[in-house]
Amino acid sequence: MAATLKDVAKLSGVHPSTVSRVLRNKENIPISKETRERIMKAVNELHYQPDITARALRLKKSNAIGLIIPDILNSFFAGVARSIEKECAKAGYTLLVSETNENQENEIRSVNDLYSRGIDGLIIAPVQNSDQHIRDLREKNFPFVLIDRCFEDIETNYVISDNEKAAYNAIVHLIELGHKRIAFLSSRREIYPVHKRLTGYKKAIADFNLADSEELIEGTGFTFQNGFDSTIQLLSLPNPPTAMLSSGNIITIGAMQAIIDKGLSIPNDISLIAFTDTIYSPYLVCPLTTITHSVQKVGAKSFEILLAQMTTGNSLPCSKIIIETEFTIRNSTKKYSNN
Amino acid sequence: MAATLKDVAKLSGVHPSTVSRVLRNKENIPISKETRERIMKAVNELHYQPDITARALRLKKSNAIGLIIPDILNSFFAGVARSIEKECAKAGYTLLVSETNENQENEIRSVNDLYSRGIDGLIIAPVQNSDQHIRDLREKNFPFVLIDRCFEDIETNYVISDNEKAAYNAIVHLIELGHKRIAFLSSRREIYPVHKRLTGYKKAIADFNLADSEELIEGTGFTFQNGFDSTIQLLSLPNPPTAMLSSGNIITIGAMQAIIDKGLSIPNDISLIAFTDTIYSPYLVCPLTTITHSVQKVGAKSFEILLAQMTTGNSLPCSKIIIETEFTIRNSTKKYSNN
DNA sequence: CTGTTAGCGCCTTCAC
DNA sequence: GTGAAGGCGCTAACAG
Repeated sequence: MAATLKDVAKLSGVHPSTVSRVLRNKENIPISKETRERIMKAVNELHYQPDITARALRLKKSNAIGLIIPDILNSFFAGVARSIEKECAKAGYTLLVSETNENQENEIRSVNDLYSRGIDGLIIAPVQNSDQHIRDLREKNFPFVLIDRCFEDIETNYVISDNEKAAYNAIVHLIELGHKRIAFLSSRREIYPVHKRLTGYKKAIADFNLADSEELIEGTGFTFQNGFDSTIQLLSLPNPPTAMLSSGNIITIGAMQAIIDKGLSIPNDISLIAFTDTIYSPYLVCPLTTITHSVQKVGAKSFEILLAQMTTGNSLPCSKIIIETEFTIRNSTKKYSNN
Repeated sequence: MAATLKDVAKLSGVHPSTVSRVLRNKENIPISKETRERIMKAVNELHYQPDITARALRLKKSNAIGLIIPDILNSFFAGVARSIEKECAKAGYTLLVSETNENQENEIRSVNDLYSRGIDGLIIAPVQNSDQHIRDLREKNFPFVLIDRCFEDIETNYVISDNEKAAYNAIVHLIELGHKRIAFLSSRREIYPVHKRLTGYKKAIADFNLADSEELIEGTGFTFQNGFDSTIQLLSLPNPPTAMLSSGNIITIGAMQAIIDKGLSIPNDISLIAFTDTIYSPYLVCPLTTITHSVQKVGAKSFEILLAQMTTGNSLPCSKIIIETEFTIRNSTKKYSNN
């Protein structure tokens, strides 16, 4: 049975509220040195730790925020989590991380649960299969920030990156290398960034007057198997692509396995550009040309916005931040040669 | 301002306790159909969500557990987190994840904070620079389970794997391939599993009468840079190793960079075995021979033990589980040839 | 400088 | 079948 304020008060022969005052350490409230010492002694003796939730109930402020990510195994989200954790520690907040495994039910459960636990704010990378729970948050005027993914028709704070431009530039790079059959390995297209990447892809294809064939766009999921299956599909085309842009971390690995299984090699048979860079990217069978954006920036910026909203009662106009992407050219892209 | 029980009660013209009864949905407590419906209507109208922390304060049970991991970017810990999250969802618990970035201060803060937030139990992969906070948990008779790492002189529940045996077998594998100069790329040796791996390494070296040179044991940290620096050191030896066992995920990547920088190749110049397998292991410059253990098993087992302790008031004797490791041979290990 | 009082939102026991 | 009372642990406002 953990010690409470009352226990400390009894042991030091003082009223609970006095103990509370000492522990809260208010500058302007004067307390005799002697009682303070007596109380601190009792605190140590009993190993007293305040019940933060009881305090939060009273103060209507928990000093905790939630982070909901779809995929903890994706190093982008893991990196963002670490980055936000750091910011939280600096600002005296506790970060409670929850992962949804790209499952909408899980996300709704997590949002409601964290909300009901009295957190002060929320950072979410949403699954985007539904949005009512996000609208509810908005209606309750609860402070939250979306990261990586946002909803075009809901007014929220968000921190994303310019996926359309990044995809466009990647495709232009491939076109400049002489490629004409360029595939887009997609994941779930309802996800805002994937949707945008596809838009950028199509725009580049159109701008450079390449044949616009739907058969070069494949994929609907996030898993290794999704990436594998879609790539097999693409490579089995009568007129297969000579280059491709992969829209995800894990599906890229699936794509690599498919390329190996087909007896092909990167970049000799097919050039590959991938969203997103990981620590492994330079050390893969073929070091990958990648597009990425700074997890530090996403983490720091999203927390900064959330903190501002929390401290102003969510009264600030919505912040919409777009983080620049970086393009890292390695060995997985090379000039098209019709050998 | 979120709606409370009182608001719902007022709107439905009934006493708060009645609302509570309806919401708790006790079978044995009879409530007229009519009031129940009136109350449910009010609940929906007000978008009422119970305050879980207030309930927890009253019930002394929060239905949440904490998970503290040192490195969210390490796919082993991330995988364990996902696995535990799944178990929690099944059992009606909320999982609150916290990462410490291998920092002892952060861990102590997280333990205390989560504890003070009234969680029912804790799963920890400890940093192991200090242990007083772990002893405190034990003294408070608070339910917790250690994973991946444990303390030899503290009696706790834990789920680990047989690192000594795994390392021993890996070294034997290398010896059987004809290697005689085998290095151990270490990370922090105070960590229980690293310590055990080193023991297994030394035992194999001794059992097979190889020269036992301390210069072949390098490394004290977890980072890419640590792995890189130590490997450079090893490869710069007058009589460099022809094989090595790496004790960590990220340091292995650092080692690969060092090997590349030295103009050497795996496995022609040096054979490499790594703890732990990741989704990238088969697709690296040289597909890695790895040792791993199931994240599902660690997650499921640790939660199972914790649940048992939580539901019995932490009265069960400590469970000490050792998960079997798996050895996956790929291309990074080959016969020693003195060319 | 310190004690008293009240109440955050919830649930359980005891009335009726 | 439902209302009233009390209290989980804490803190702020008000006394004195």
